Amino acid sequence: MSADGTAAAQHVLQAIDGIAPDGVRGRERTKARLMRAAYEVFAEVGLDGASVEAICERAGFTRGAFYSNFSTKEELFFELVRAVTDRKLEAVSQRVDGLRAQDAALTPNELVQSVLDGTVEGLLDVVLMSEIRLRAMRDDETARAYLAWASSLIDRVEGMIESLATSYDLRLRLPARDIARLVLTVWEDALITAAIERIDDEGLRRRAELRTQQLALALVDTAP
Amino acid sequence: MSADGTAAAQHVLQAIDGIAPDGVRGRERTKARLMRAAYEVFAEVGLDGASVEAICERAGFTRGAFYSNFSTKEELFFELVRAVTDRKLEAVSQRVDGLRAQDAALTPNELVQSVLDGTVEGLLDVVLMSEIRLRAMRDDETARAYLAWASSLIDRVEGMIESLATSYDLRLRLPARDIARLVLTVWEDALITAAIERIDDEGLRRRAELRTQQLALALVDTAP
DNA sequence: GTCTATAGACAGATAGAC
DNA sequence: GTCTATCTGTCTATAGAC
Repeated sequence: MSADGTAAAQHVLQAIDGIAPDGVRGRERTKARLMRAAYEVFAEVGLDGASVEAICERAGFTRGAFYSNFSTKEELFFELVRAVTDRKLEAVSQRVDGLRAQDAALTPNELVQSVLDGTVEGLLDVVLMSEIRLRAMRDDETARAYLAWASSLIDRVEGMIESLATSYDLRLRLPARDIARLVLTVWEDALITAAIERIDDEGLRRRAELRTQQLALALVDTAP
Repeated sequence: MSADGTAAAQHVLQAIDGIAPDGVRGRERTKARLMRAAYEVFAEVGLDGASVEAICERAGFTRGAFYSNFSTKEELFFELVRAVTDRKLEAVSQRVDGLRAQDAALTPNELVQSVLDGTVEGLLDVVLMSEIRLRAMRDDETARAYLAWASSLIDRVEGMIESLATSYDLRLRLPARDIARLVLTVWEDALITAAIERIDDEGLRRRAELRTQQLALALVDTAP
């Protein structure tokens, strides 16, 4: 399941990004489409509220296709969680590495934004992540996966903050790791609140940027 | 429904606090017990996962009692949300007023903790609030209620922070309202993470206190 | 003795799994 | 497409409070 799961995740990344997985045929393609459909339906009506029927209808298949690819709705959910978290993690890592390569002439604010931008696709992601956290509170397997992912994410952001502090000779008012946690927390909270306020995807990001920027300014002293 | 709803909420507060509502008989008592049971069951298996049957079983009634008191599971959920948010808001308000009365000789950290302590009963609250937020992302009525409550809560904390800043002659590195939002966000996030890490109610609070304390220290300069 | 809350059975609907 | 399980919401008879 692990090797297969990873492969499937790759294809879902493509599917989610709107790129039809051309090299992939038949089974894999069906799987990716089912996951993409599930991603949308879960975000709309929740994990419990989503019927297998609704997922299949959205994907343009019948239930037969579903049970041929997944043994249960839960299994699909886990693969989906993995695909989404992998994508976010990958996006952040790439940005971190990218800005390490070019010794950027950007302001710290722009850097933070540019890195965190990679963690959001839009409203669907916000809802799905909330669903995952909620499930993690009740289900041990989800909890383990979530904690591992979250700590990886903090690692990356922490690394970025340390890089920044060194490059720009900044004095941090808290340890880099704590700032990383704070930044991610504020970012996520801004997105959640914006989602509840029914702000569109564009405003969503602007709001989150504003809040995070503000926090960053308050937590950093420029060296004399 | 509004007057009745408020009355029922009062009784649920008692029921939730473990105090049997003695003066109340029959109908009101049944309602309070059903809400207390629902509170627990919702936290355990989620709003969707909770069957009316399960709630009634927990409360020691049959479904007849349920439908005699609520027209639907949703109605019960809304009354419950109202009772829980009212209780939190009330608790915070009381603490804020309390520490305004006595010109406290506490440290700012102790004050923040003492105020925020009122917002948590334990793990159940954390789970239920997450459930409410998630629902608010999809349901307009829940969204309105949640936003109104959240802004009231920020108001109170903002007021407290302003009081503190004046009394202790503190220089805030951000506007009081933004600090209030930050403090509440960090507090909630710490609770959520602790819940996912399966930390007990005691540790839950300690963790949240630590994080919030740290944030407060970083955002406040003591005047020279 | 009346009135209301509760119990428990019942029917219609829908979901998951094969 | 079928089969089974489960859940909701209704309905009626009863038990108990005032």
